[in-house]
Amino acid sequence: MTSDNEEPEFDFNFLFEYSQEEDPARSKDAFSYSQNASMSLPLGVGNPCLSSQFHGLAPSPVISVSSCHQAAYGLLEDTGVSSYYLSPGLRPNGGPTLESPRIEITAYGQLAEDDVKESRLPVSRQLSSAVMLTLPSTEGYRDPSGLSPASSLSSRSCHSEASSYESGFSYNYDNSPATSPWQSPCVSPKGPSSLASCALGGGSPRQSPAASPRPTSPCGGKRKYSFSGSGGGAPCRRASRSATPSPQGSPCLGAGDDTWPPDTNRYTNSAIVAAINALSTDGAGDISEGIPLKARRTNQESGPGMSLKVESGGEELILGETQEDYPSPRLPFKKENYSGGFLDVPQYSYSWSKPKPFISPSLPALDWQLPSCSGPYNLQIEMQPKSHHRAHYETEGSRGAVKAPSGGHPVVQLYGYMENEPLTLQLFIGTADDRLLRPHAFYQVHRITGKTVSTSSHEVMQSNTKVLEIPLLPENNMRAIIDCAGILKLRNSDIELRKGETDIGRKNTRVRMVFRVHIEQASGRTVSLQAASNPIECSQRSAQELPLVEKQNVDSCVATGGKKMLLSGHNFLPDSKVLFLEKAQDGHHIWETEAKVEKESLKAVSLTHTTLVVEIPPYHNQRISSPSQVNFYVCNGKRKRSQYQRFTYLPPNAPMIKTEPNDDYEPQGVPALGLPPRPYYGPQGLSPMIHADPSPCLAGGYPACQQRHGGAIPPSSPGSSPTLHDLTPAAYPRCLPAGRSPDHAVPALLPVAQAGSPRGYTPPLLFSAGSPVSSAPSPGSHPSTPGLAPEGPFAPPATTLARKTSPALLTDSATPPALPLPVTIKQEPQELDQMYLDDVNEIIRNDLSSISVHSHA
DNA sequence: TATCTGGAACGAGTC
DNA sequence: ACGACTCGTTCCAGA
Repeated sequence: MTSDNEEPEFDFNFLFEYSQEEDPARSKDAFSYSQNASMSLPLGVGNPCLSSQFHGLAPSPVISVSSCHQAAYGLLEDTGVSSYYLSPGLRPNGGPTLESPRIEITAYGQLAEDDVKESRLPVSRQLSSAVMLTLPSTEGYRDPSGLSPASSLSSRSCHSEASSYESGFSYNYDNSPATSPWQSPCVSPKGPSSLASCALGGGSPRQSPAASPRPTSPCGGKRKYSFSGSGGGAPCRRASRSATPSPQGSPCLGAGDDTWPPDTNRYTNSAIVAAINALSTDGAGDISEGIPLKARRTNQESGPGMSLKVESGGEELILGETQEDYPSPRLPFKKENYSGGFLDVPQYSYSWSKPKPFISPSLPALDWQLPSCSGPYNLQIEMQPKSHHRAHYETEGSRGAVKAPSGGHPVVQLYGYMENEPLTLQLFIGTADDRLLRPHAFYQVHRITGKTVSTSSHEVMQSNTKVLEIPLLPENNMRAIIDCAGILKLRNSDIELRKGETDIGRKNTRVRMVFRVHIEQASGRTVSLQAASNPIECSQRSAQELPLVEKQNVDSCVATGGKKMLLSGHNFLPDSKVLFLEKAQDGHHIWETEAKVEKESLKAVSLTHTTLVVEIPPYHNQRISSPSQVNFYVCNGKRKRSQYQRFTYLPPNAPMIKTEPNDDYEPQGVPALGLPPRPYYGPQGLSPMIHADPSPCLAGGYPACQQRHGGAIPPSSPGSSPTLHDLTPAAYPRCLPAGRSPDHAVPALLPVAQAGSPRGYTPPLLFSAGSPVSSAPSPGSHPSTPGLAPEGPFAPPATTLARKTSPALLTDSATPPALPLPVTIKQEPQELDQMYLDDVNEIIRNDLSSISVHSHA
């Protein structure tokens, strides 16, 4: 391969370096944080959360957090949640970092920072006032590295024109000027140009052999019957058929849709968010990671198109690319020019002589973890999407909108909002693994239009993630039917070649629909809520073959076993096996046994939905004195396993722990089985989430939240899950003190370099403490989480339910640092096909060893 | 005709 | 080394 393979190492090296040494230049200019001050925050040296999640760059929003369940968080609210928010400004080692001032977003030449900061208008309106903001080019849809010139001589280049995805992606060749598409006539910021140039020549740098270590596209001659057998053959031929339902033409993702409510800001919101992202997310890795100046971009993720003019007040890090690639950066904003204009991003300087006015990101980046409810507000997915939705490739036509099990479409509603201002519901495709929820690298939301689509929407790019913006109108009771969202699959080869991308596409086919809404309150604060759907299996093959456990009616049993457990899910076969296992912290299997399956119990509830009854096997240790967490999975054969489901063995004679269902979702067609536990969703079976110790929060948290909604919250019902807590596994940071669940296995896995992600992994907000998880990731399990601190300033993990009442993200520049929230350790995915992951882990371990050596060298 | 869908072929990679 | 298997991606064809 190419240097891509070394990417993680590169990034991590920087990360480690910074965590080990002080940068005088930085510290001296640090806003006001001193080493000590930083250390006092719950993100100390060695804290994996900090290093991995807050390695980002300084500009971090000052965010206060409120809880919709005061009681549950009362004790925690004074410890520093805000610290988390501020933490991005912290150095990985918790030391001083770049200034972490309040950042004001100011439209270039338009909005004064005060306008934004002090506006009392609802977000939508407020943002609308920034209409004049020039918007980001959507040209950069695909991450630069993703579109590596190397990627494939195939269809890719030709696709660009036809595919909304391609055309929208950005090319961020951060540090590879030589291969930068920006220098290529093919990579014009403008879609059309790009098209033209591409068409012109196969000689485009994008196809440069030098930069193209691997032609991967099957089009590159794989198919004997493919068009001319040349790389672009098939794709080009099928270009017209390519996924470009958007009438606007993909090159301009943001191109609006005429049905968009006139009073709903169409672009500004996204533009600002994008800009914010550039600040808080994309840039995150820049400074702290010490990326060479030349390689730095102010908006790595969003690509050239997304930049926000801010008052950096300091010397700017001028990124040639930005300058050069956008000769006419400040075009007036209008939808037709959506791809033409852009917002300048604050140019960070490593040394500020003084605190300077800053543009503050007021909205969270896509990979920040947000709660689904806060105060009176509650964002709910009333109708969950089907568990399977075959995503379409760029080379295919759309495969339609994601549907609900009933045949309808997912429905999302915001409760507790009584204003008359329309809001914007954002939708993007997120991951469904056990890690923090974040935009999925291999899938993008795809806008569906047509007669059958009743919901208007428009696309915008936020970082490298396509976001669908859907109006939430008061007249519709703040309810939206999501019939306008499909899912686009990006070629693994494209994404994996992205600089810094370490996620693996293979078998990483589960996603979640992630909905967000930002509510501007009278106080000037913005409440950001997020709800993620149940996991959706997107591959044709997996959907047809992999067993999927959606429900289990029992989640615990005394160690003696013998109890019957009803499983509900998909692809259960007569010869399906159910295996229980326990893993050690290092991932090794401690115990595994096959449960007795009552074959005669196999019943097809619907075409694909089946139920199965198994007899819970006795635990290997009948004398346990405390609950023991194990997992089980359904196996249809070699490599055809469901994700892990968690199960708890209780000490004999111990009272049963009734686990609150954290997902009220009842799949259509499945009778109320009273299946409480929620499966561990995640690609290929992720690690189980360990239920936290039963605590007061468990019982009180969620209800409290709902109560606050008063009558606004409808009773939960099947199919209408008030728990958008599907963020579940992924939503919680893995920052718990190690040893929480010593008996729980925590295999390291997925070599996902959040730190080095080209998409800019933003420090996740440590909201609730929903602590379904409790084990600490094994050191080295993740490149970005080296040296997990065994102990931390974190509050004890709350409970699963507590998560439901997690405070929302409030953005308020005026609000002082806030409150601490219980933080939990998020477990690493446990199984992405364990064999496969085991291999990956080995590789990671090796890499880490190597990195470690380098960083200490 | 264009789009949506289900199915399956092809080929690279893995076992 | 080789064949079987797995899986991503593309193409076909019917609705």
